[in-house]
Amino acid sequence: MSRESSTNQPKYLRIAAELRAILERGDYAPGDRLPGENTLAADFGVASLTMRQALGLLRGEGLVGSRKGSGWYVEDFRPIRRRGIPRLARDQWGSGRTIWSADDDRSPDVDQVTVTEEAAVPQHIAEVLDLAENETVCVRSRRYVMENRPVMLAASYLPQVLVAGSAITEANPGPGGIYARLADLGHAPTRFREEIRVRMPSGEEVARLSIPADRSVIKLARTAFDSEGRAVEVNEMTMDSAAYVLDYEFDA
Amino acid sequence: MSRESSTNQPKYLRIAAELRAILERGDYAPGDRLPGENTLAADFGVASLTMRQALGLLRGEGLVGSRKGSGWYVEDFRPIRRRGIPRLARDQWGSGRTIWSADDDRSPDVDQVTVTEEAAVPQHIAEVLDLAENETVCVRSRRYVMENRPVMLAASYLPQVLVAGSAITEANPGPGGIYARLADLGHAPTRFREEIRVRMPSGEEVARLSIPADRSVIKLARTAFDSEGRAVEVNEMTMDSAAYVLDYEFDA
DNA sequence: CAGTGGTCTAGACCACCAA
DNA sequence: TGGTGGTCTAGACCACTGC
Repeated sequence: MSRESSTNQPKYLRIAAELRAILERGDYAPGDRLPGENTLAADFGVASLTMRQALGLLRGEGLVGSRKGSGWYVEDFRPIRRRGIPRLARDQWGSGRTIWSADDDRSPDVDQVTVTEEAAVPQHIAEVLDLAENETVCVRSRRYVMENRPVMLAASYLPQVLVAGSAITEANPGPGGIYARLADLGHAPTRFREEIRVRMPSGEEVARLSIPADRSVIKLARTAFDSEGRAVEVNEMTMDSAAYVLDYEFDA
Repeated sequence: MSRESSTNQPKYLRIAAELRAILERGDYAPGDRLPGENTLAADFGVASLTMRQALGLLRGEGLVGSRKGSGWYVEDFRPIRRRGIPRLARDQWGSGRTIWSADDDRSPDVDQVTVTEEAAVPQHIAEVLDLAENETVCVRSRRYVMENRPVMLAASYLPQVLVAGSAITEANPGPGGIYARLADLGHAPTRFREEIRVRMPSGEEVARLSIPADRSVIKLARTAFDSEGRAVEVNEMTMDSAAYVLDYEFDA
């Protein structure tokens, strides 16, 4: 029968909900391999494509992952907590309890580091940095990997005229990072804006982050302003949406 | 030929990228109807299911939408900008330029308002509010609709013992909202924590937000602390991820 | 080499929409 | 009533994994 069950929900949604409940009940341990999709399809009495549709939803959610030629596995990755406003006084608030559990203290590996001067600047970056016609930018690009899993891509854009000759144009910007170097140049960042949105990944992002095409990414654009209100850096980050919890604390 | 094109990308990714480029070039105006999926499939030389897979990616992204029995349309919704830290001094920074364009000044309609006392409190809420065994909470639930499109669900949880007898337990909490009433009760919020993560929607969220099952949602949990560091409210929001740009500004 | 997930096809039936 | 999107099926071929 292709009759939908009582609630009139499509099969793949019903099956996804059922599987989600099974996983959250803990029938499988993190890292465990699930039965193959053909076995599952037979168990649930649906075609394997329908089964895949349900599994795809859970994968988009980060609950399970698939390895081609191998099988489906229960995801065991603990999300990373990213503190957006790190400088505020340490909180004893509410005994530090948070809504979602996530790790704070792991530090990621960084690879795929490139520093280049670019003439072709994305329009939205050029506008925020208030670039003149044909002005070039210094682009610092890198990838963050946590426990062998790529979790974030980041690209910093700085006006080339501002940073030319400084260590910012080198792969290693020295102690304190590029913000310390900007301070040396008289443009210490004093204010930040972070803008967050969620999108589906591009083909390149799918490849570099090793995520499935149906997993969304968080785009976080951080603009740094110096004391005169000039935008001196735009850092555009692209995160695996299942890998992060973003955290902002502030006073009323 | 089912041979993949030069870059070895699957057809549906290549087609999605091609369509995305067409849309961003502006060949179709916002609100325009696209050719039907069978027509598109013939144009691109693929099966209609493959075409649907590509269209589904763009829909997850919020670029297009589909209406059953009618067709595919170019989405014309302008994202909403939500300022997370509204109280900081107005910014003249960078002439107020932002990375992504989004509207600031529309105000949404609110419906589906309920205020109830609940004994069954989700575990993660109970922990943050530091509830005793069997303690109940006041739950204020509502839905935000912008231009006839549901964009956010929100549910506030407050300890019932704290708010019993106050206007907080009524549908209309009076001028200044519940934060003013909390202040009246001697528990004015002085500090906030916002935690953000991205998930696939539940069946209920799909229904209440009228979003496709493959569109992710932003879960934003806002915890309010009073001057003694007590968590007095948790507001759990669920947003259509394509409808919002989140914005945080703060000093270094 | 057998089994697995990933992609793709052709075609079916349904619910919904618009004329 | 004809066209549209939404769901579902059965089956094909491929690339990859692990024995």
